[in-house]
Amino acid sequence: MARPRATVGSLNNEDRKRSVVVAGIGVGKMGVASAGPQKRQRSTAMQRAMNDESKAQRRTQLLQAAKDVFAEKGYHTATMADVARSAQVSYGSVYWYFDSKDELFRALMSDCEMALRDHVGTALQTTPDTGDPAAPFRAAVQAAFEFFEADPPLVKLLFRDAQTLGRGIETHLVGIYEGFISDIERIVVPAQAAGAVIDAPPRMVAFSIAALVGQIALRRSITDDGFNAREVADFVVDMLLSGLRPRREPVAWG
Amino acid sequence: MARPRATVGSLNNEDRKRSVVVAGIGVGKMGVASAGPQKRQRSTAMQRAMNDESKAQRRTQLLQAAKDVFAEKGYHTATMADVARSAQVSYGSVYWYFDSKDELFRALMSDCEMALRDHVGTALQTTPDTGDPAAPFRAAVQAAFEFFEADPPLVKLLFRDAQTLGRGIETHLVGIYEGFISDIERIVVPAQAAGAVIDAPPRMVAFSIAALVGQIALRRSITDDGFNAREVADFVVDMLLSGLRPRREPVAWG
DNA sequence: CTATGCTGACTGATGAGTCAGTCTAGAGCA
DNA sequence: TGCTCTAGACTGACTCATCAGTCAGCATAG
Repeated sequence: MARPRATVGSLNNEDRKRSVVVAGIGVGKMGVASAGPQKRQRSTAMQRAMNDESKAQRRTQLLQAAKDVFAEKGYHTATMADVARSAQVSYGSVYWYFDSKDELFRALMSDCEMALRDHVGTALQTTPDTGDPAAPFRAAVQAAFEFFEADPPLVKLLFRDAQTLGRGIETHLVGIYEGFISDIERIVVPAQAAGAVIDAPPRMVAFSIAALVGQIALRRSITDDGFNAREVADFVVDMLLSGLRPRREPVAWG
Repeated sequence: MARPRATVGSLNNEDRKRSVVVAGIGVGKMGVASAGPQKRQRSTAMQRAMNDESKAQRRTQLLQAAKDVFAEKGYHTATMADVARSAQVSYGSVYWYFDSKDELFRALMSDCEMALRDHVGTALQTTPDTGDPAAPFRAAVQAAFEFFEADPPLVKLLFRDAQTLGRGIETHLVGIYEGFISDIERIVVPAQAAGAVIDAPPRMVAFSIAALVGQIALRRSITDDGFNAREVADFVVDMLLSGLRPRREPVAWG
């Protein structure tokens, strides 16, 4: 960050015509043409990020604002001005930290994805190893739903907007899923080896789980189903493991 | 259709300034200012739709083009000019049949949704009533995947773009899903009553099924998993009914 | 003839990205 | 401690490209 702004494809400064704009709302002698350029008015001086730490902090502040804005409006409808406003930073400042809207969005997605994978990974590692091969699976799904419940904008970004930025074509397949799916696949494969999971193609199984968890989380980020994260996770895990056919010990609902 | 164009908020015709534009690429005496308005040049005369039948046909032609364009580029990136070009129709003609980009998209979504529900509904009705309560379910999922396989752009529209047009906020919840979900719910409820399906909230069960089918179809519309629609449908149905736990009679994979 | 399907150049609005200019944190110095 | 100086963080008015939507005019089926 804090790179010198590249002057790519810019016009000669001499070529730029400067038109007169008078500050203020609806006032000013608009009739007076070609007056000298007016004094710039700075509104409120923003505390400047000078060291690496505060720069990282400002970057985070921008990412947080971007998350809210993108989640609310969607990538295309949200504007950089919205992000700047939400972050309480000037328009130009956003471009000090991110080269483009596209880069900002990618950085945001990347952050969100890492945060999710970190959270689930940690939950997985802190789960005690009972003999049950389903235990890590249940722990992972629970961790995911808890994480999603705490951060609805993140869910919208990850499962609604991820696919909108199609890098032209679907090179990256179905958006940000892939890393997440790979994580799940790493749980599925040993479970299959242990005979605890049917012998279907592991990536298809993993994708199905990711899709189900993602879509349900997305729905929950929009509507209130009246259940908490743990209950939903239990439903999903039970359904995935045992299917919709009735069992001996029914799960309680309602 | 074929409504007289509403003159909403238009300028007085007298007010419009007409600048000189000379047809052709890069030629023309640009120096000659304020020449009279040039003759309009029509490129190729398009067969005109005069009766209701051919008008409906033209409308369908536009919807088909719109489907391809929206599926390829996504709602926001696709332009009305793209649609016109793809339909081999002039820019203005699109607005003869649809009032706005938004209306075009909605009409398209509505068409796609109806087509899907029709297809699945028909499959459901033509399925012989064996005693198996799972049979209609299997038939419906199979029909859906077959339908999706035959029309990848439709899948992208339905499961990728449906959510992007947020009517401002999520009034219509998770896009076009809802009708589809209700159809599924109508299969789930009697199955629950018959004791064939666990006693979870029927809408949550229905949503889970819809999400799974939709997301897998979306993935299949982008990547080739090497399976055909029937195989995928079997996998989904088996997983949904019996879960991922190994069974007596394993399904064949690979 | 003429109603109306059709055409495409034009307009206005919007928004990403630029950049000349402003200002301050903190280094260097006395 | 107080002062100057400057790199570089920050600002927002501006430019330019893009695109949805308009409309005056063209042309043909009936």
